[in-house]
Amino acid sequence: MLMEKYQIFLPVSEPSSPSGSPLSLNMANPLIYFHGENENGVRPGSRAQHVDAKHSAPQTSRVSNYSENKAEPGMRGGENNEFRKHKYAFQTRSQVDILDDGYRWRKYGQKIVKNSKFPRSYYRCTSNGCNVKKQVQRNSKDEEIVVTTYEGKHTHPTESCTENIEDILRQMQTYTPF
DNA sequence: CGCGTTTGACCCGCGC
DNA sequence: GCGCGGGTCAAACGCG
Repeated sequence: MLMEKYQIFLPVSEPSSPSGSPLSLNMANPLIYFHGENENGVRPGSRAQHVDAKHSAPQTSRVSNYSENKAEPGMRGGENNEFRKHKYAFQTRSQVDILDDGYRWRKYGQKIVKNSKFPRSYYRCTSNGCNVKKQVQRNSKDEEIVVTTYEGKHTHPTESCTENIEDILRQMQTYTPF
């Protein structure tokens, strides 16, 4: 029981849109499993509890000549890991992988993971100075379940009028006593 | 032509 | 030390 699992039902605007129109929150079935995230100072004793039940470690210090002069030189530094505090992992039951949460995402990678037969996609927020990343992976057991992992905090407002999914998740945190 | 996706290579941590 | 698995880069490509 290293991580809590919440089952939350959200109001949905469209009942079930066929795969093809990712407009607004495309949660065909708004069934969301919210995995608890470790917030700094909340639980100092169990800070090792990450959302990665099956994901990899967050790679705090990645010092090498490989990525020393990249877009965010100090981003991968150990002192700047506040960026990695905000990490949300939840599952949605949807036909489409990409659910538009109001931000623009640029895909920067795709990998075949061992457990799943579906590839995992890596996205990054295209806004300038915003280093929020997210991973989208489809569950191999139930291929309608899409696991989305947000990492980071947006430093800009949403571009569309869509509700911020992160705010929604933060509200969910507030409501839950955990 | 600008922006986003694709895709293979590269890097790194970890387990054996 | 080596191989594997996962995350990222970046050039090429595609589409509006």
